[in-house]
Amino acid sequence: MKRVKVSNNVIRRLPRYLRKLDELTESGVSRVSSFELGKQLGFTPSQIRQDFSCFGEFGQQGYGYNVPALRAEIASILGMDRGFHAIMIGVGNIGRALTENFNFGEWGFHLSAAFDVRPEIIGTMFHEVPILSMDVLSQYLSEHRVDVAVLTVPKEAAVPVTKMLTENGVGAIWNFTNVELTEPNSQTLVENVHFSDSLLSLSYFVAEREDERAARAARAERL
Amino acid sequence: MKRVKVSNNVIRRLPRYLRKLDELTESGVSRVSSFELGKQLGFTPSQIRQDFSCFGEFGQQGYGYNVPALRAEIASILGMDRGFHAIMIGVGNIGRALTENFNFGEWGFHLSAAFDVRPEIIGTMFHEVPILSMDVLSQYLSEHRVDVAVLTVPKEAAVPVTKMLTENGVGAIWNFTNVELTEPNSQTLVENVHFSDSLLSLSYFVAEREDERAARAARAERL
DNA sequence: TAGATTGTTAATCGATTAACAATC
DNA sequence: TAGATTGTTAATCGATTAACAATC
Repeated sequence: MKRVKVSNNVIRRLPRYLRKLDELTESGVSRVSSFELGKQLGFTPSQIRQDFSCFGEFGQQGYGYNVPALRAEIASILGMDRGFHAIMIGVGNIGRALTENFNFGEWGFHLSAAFDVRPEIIGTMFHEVPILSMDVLSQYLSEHRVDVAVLTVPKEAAVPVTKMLTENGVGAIWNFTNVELTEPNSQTLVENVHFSDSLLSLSYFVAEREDERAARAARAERL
Repeated sequence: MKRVKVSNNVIRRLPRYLRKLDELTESGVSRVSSFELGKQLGFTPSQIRQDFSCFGEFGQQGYGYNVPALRAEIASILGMDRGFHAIMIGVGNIGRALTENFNFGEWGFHLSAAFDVRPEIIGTMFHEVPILSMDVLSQYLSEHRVDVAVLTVPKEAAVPVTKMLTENGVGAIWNFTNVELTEPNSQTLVENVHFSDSLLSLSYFVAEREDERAARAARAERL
């Protein structure tokens, strides 16, 4: 697989391609052109062909793309076939919701263990995931492969826990706390799920539309 | 406030400015230059000044920006002072986690009610939010202002519930289901929180780094 | 073969960065 | 006043779109 430097925008579109291809597979569609795919995703055919061409030649002239084959290519590009291992830090509401509802396996991940500080849940299993004490975390990290740590701890714990994780060799954090962990110098990969950023963007668009409607109404009034 | 067409990239940066300004306020910093703000956020000073200039003139030559004043401007641009009302559809794990942990009020929203189909929770309160039956949703919508619906229903319910919401005048959806709701023709604003997209992006970068390390190791081997 | 559609090169468009006059 | 830093215009850079030869 080519590994030229691929722009962030392209990478963020890959999961959307994957999802659409799964949808097509479900509907029994086995062949798709960049034109049709573009129509369904709101992208131009050009963009789609450019995106794919970063990674190889997956189509066939005059035919288009084979849906399952393309799906497999993208899954592989995303690393879904590498058997990445994840652990979860913090088994509060968000942690439990993720464990119950988010199918890590579907996306190529194995959630091997969860860690918490509350004695009453330490040693129990939650949806086939053992809950261990934070005290044994560094030992666990020295004995097991951990590719990603899912950070679902309370706000206050975010920074110290991150420090501890990076010091013990964890190279990637999926951050659900509303704390900015990304440090300019750090080698650690951080992917943020900032609920508030998402809601505030939506809020902006709602406000914008409200203003537009008010302006239209004011214009109509003047007539 | 100016309302020229502002690019999506700018809008997505606004919440990050807000968060950083809150952080500065907490640290007692009351004045900041585009240079310093840029250093802390990893943006260029130029970009920051360009971004703000979409909405007005918030700084002062030779001085910089007043932190609380700038914070207030951005909050207002994002619509945080409009008292938007939200309702939640689906009080499962994700819904409960959001209600318990996400402070809607902090971001200018009021979560007025939640809706579910399970009789055992209908009529109860959850963290000061009344849980009502889905049967009374359309009536509720006709009687109350609802700016945003938080969609935390099971996958299967996502599309029919969305249809019902839009038909009853809900103009914006904060979508936590892993279903693509955005329809090209629709007027409805949809903001997606796609956990899987986020994890898969991270997965890509982890895989990329793994490959780079392997390549380095292979080169070292050959020497 | 003719029609369709790719992969890729070139053209366009938009976003980021640099530069600088204005001014606090 | 001198130094600092803005807001904005111009230059650069990168991403998207268009075009088209290659070819299934």
